[in-house]
Amino acid sequence: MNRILTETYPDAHCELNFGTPFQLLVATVLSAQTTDKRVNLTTPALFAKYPTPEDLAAADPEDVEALLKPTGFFRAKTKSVMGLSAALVERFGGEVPGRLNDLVTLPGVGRKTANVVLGNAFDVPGITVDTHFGRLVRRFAWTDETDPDKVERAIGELFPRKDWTMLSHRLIWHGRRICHARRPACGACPLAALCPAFGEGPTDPETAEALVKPGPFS
DNA sequence: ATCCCGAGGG
DNA sequence: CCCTCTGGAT
Repeated sequence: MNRILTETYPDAHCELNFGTPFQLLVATVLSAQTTDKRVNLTTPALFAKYPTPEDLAAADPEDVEALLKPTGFFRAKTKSVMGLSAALVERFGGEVPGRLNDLVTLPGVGRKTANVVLGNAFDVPGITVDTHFGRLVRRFAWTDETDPDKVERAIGELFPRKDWTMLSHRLIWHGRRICHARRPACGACPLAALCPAFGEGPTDPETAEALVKPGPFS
C-alpha cells in the first residue's frame, strides 16, 4: 500500500504557507480544527505585523485575537502563539528549537505540531498523527490503536525513520482527497483492492459507480 | 449535522 | 477517560 501511496502522491507536502520556522510553528498551531486554506488566508496579516517571536510576545492580545478570529478557537490560539513566543524569547534565545523534547515544552505545542515543525523546517523525520493519519492507519489495519502517541509509536516501528515525514504527508493528502471520514471515495481509491476497509459503510455516491465497474483486472 | 493536518485541563 | 475551546465550509 505504501508503494501505491508513494506513486499516487510523489510530491505530497505541507500546505501551510510560512517564511521561517517560527512562522511554520505558529501556522501549525493555528491549523487545529481548521483547514490550512483558512490558516493561509489568516497568517499573512499576522506575520506582516508580528514577524518574530519578539514581536508577537509583545503584541496586544486583543489585536491578535481579532486577527485570529477566522481560524476558530481564537482565544486559546492567541494564548498559545503569544505564550510560545514568550517562551521562545525567554528560554530559547528567540529561536525555534530543533528537538521534539524542547518543542513540546512550548504552550500549545503537542507532538503532532512538534513533528510538523521538525519534518518541514528542520528536515528531522517526524510522524504527524492528526485526524486523517489516525483514521487511515486504522482503516488500513496498520494498527488498531486510537491514542495518537501509541499510533505514532506503532507506525514508527513499521516504517524506516527516513520515510516518516513523507508517509505523514501522503496519508494526510489521501485522507483529504479520497479517504474521507464519513463517505470515503472508495470508487476513486487506488488502494481499493488492498484496503481492509474497502466497502465498509457508506461510500461517496459520486464515486460509487466505479465500484460496480472495477476495471479490466477484476 | 458534521468536519477541519489539536491541545490542555479536569 | 471525558470535556472545552471556536468559526467557517459543506
